Amino acid sequence: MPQETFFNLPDDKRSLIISAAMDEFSKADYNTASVNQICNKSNIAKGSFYQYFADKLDLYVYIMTLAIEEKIKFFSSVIAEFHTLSLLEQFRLLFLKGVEFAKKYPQYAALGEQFTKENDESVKSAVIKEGEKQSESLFLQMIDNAKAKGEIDSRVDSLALSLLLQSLNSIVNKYMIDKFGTVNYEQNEEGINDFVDSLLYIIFNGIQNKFD
Amino acid sequence: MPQETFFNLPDDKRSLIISAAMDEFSKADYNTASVNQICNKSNIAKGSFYQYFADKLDLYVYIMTLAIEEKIKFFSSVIAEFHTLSLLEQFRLLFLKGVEFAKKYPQYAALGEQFTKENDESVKSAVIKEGEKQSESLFLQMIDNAKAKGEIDSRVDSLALSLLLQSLNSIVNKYMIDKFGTVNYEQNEEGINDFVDSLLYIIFNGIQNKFD
DNA sequence: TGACAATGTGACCACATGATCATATAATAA
DNA sequence: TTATTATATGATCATGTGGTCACATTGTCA
Repeated sequence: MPQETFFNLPDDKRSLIISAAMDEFSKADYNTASVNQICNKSNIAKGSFYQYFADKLDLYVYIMTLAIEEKIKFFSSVIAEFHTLSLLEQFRLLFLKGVEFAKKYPQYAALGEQFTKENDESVKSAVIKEGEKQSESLFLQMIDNAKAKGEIDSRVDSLALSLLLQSLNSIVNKYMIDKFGTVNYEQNEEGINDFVDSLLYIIFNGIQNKFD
Repeated sequence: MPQETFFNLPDDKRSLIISAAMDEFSKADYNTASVNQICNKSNIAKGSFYQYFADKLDLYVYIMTLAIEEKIKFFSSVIAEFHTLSLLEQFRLLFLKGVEFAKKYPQYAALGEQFTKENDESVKSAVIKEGEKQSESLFLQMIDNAKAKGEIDSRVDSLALSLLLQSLNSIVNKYMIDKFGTVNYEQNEEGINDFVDSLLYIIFNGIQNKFD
């Protein structure tokens, strides 16, 4: 956690530092991201930085915590209305909400995308203080719940499905890169929604021609 | 491409350099991977390194070329017998062959896994001289072919399915990390095969309970 | 043997990194 | 005003980076 000094800072200065850090950490992995660059971008002296943060990792964990908190807050409303929906509607809502989140907070989304690429295990485990892995268990919970209700074919492997669903986010990113050359949730909103539906169609109905 | 000097080297020395480089580039991204470390590991002087390679990128592209060549050679036999197989059998063979490849050449597989994480666009495009993207077009080809034969439900979006299939490789990796804590194709070969079948089951049949 | 080319070598360069610290400045309180 | 505390600063440190280069070593042919 940052020092008290950091939180005593005027709001604009503090948020300038935060956004500079988010910018840096979303463009490069932890090792490549540069404290110097963050200082330059936010116009603070090197010495000041180390008065606010114990070290680089301290800042990184703090930034990631902000992103995770924001994401949880954003998704909490979705989870609340889950019990009224079918499994397809649940998944659909979840992914569309994910797209919406990335559109509203592209910086946070890029941060998460970068985090999935992170190689340094000690850095990863410093961020995961049970914060991140919950998305996996959320899927497993939904799956088992739906299985109990008979919504899912019992022959489906829960773990396989869970991992498949987790990867759908980055698949949507790849789709955008393939289509527009860059990750941009602003343009072609409709196309993205259709693509999400295409993916869910495959997962729910399979690809095999039924001849029925 | 490396200098002629490099290829004049005694075989054991040359392959020592190659394996040292593969080791380094499979453990860290391009930026973090260190020329110094590669020199130390392979017991050559810094000066020698730069007599063999124009620069760091020259070596990296060379190493990746080796990996891609090996992979193509490994998979060529598979493609040859495709026409005798159904789509499910084709996919199944493709992924099991992928698992086999990763087991036989874990270094190459790790190299590829690392490459997918690469941030530096100039480094990526230096490797992709149309060499890499072919896996995507292979899937698209298979899909359209199967659609023409009526094997695939025509409502399935080809691009969505293609991207889904591309991600299955890393999903298998995630499965192993989830199960064994590390990417290791040696142990539990049977379990991995079963998992591949679970994934293919979902993709072919969907998850929805049919009540039929 | 001597001459010439091919290889090997590690000190060295400029630069960037994360982090430190003595000092300067500002803010507050007596 | 003075004393005290909180904050800002950038030169400096040790270390690592990719890359260079003058020189030493080796191999080859006459």
